[in-house]
Amino acid sequence: MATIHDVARLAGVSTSTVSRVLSRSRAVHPESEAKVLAAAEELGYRHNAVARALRTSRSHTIGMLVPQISNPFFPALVEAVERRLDREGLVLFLCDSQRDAEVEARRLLALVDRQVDGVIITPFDATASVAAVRGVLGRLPVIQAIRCVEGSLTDWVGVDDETGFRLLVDHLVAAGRRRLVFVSAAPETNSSAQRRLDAVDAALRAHGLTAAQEPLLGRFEVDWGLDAAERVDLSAVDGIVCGNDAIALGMLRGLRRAGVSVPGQVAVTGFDDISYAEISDPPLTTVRQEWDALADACVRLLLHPSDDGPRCAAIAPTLQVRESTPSLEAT
Amino acid sequence: MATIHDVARLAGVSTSTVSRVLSRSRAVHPESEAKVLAAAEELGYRHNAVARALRTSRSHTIGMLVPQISNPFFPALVEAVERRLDREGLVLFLCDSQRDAEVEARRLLALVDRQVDGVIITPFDATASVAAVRGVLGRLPVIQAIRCVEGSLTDWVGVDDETGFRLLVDHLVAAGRRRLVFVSAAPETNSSAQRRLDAVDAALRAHGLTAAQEPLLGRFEVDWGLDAAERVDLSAVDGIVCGNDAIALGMLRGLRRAGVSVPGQVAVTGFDDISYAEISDPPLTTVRQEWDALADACVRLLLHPSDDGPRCAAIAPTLQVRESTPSLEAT
DNA sequence: GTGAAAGCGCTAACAA
DNA sequence: TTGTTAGCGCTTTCAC
Repeated sequence: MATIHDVARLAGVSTSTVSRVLSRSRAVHPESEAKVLAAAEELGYRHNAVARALRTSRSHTIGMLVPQISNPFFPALVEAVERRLDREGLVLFLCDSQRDAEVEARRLLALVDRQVDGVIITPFDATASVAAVRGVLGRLPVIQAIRCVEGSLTDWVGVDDETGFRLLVDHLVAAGRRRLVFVSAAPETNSSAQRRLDAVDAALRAHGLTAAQEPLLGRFEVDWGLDAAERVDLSAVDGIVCGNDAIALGMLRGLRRAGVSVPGQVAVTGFDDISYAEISDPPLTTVRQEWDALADACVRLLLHPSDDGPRCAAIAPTLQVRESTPSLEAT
Repeated sequence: MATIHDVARLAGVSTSTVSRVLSRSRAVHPESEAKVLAAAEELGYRHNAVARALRTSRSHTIGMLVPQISNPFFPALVEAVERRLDREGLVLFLCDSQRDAEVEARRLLALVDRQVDGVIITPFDATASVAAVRGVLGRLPVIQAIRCVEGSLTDWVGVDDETGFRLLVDHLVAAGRRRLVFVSAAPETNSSAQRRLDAVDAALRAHGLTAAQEPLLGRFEVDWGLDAAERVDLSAVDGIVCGNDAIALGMLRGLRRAGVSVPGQVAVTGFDDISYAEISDPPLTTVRQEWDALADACVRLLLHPSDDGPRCAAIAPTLQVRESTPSLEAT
């Protein structure tokens, strides 16, 4: 590979001049500039990003760490963040922590070791991930996305669960459903699960309602939705609010298997609007994440750190009505 | 951050000795080793991977570039590759080319510039991606996964489509379905589409069958399956072989909307076994990718380049029978 | 087994 | 505006 020296020699200037031209760091005589550009072109010169990073301590790279890329929630976020960073001339390197604290810590260090300019992490567990996050604090800008570990260590960007569930509950109530149950994940070590539980409580209270059945709390997964379908008290419930789309999709499948009509007998709602929400049967009423707004907030907070303690950006999702809830005219 | 010099000073040895201990590159007196380790520990020393990469031209990092991570096919592959690389002490940095040749080329260069030790790429288009792949050829090990560009430029790892569709067609025929139609993607610029078209042809021929209807060729997407549902000649067809699961899922939805019973009136098969194949209604009979075997082959070829021209590794998938095809007893 | 010294490719004072 | 020079933090001859 051609180096800056080769270019300098061919252009008949010093390496500094080449560097200045190539990194536009300072004005250079147009003539020299032209010679440098021509020489670089001729040699097929490419910046050595590693050398540059060593020298400047900046890599123009942002690391992102998600717990499990096969969770269909994350790809949409990753794509939005990537597009957003592209506009800043930054490239995104994505890593997967495999929902394992040890892997998560290693990946995080690997990213830091390679001098990424910042990290966006979705910690997989509110307590098990604390050490990993702590381990890189202060060494580079870090923000947490979607979930967060205990103790508000960093800025956080996530979903405005309160608004989301209020939209959903409002919609169900407007459709005449008031006997609701919440099926979600156990809040123990997942910050989203806790927030969503609170959000549904608040939304019910706003209508002067109480839950028709104690919340069914398992995991944010299809299988749990499937299981939970058998635990819903169908004699007491006419609306099932699920903690996310995966649960709702499993629920839909479980209800169908049991011969329960949706939304006739019971309405079902999801949360996130992952791609399969649209083609489930019936298509799922849910709340759509504003991926671009989430990505925007992530990048903004990451690139403009503040000293005034951790900031939060909760992005409100929007209602996406489909056929798993009754249409309003029908009531 | 502590550097190797700090460690050397504290340990009372030279930087070379520290380097040798920390990179296990040569035997060092046990006593010096202990001192170095203690000093490193005390200072919280961490390797500067950038400096090391500059010096050695190795980054212990592999780049992977997929066309669109939100295509549910890729996360499973990415996860398998990541786990596999982990075992080699390599970290995977994933990039997304957004199905755009220009972005793809830039990402590829970004990866190369950062001196990754190898790249696994799924080119998004058989012709539009040629330039990007060519541009990095010879600069580092490159393999193509799943799809490939024209002209067999590099090693390739992918799915054994022939075996896959043979399994599916055998299964349909065994279930008494012989009036089959293939619904897939137009083969123009997608190497998988071409191979799958050929594979289905071969599978039909092996049974002395001809297609009940000309193949319906669109895109590898849910929407196309939905559209195609209206174009299937239901009077002539009793089995619909789809080019991938996304199409099949759309097809299922389209057929249900049209009141067609599956598999009673018509059977439907997919290809890939993405996670939602299991919870569609009815659950989709498909062919399951052997993700670990695919990942294994990717890593093996990448890490052991050969000079004898491009190699191919086609990994056979396995049949996954669910309810979108008749059970064999029923026939 | 160990240390001194050179240098990976680049940028940024500093001096001219 | 340009060149000289020193180093970013590390590895690796080479000499001892």
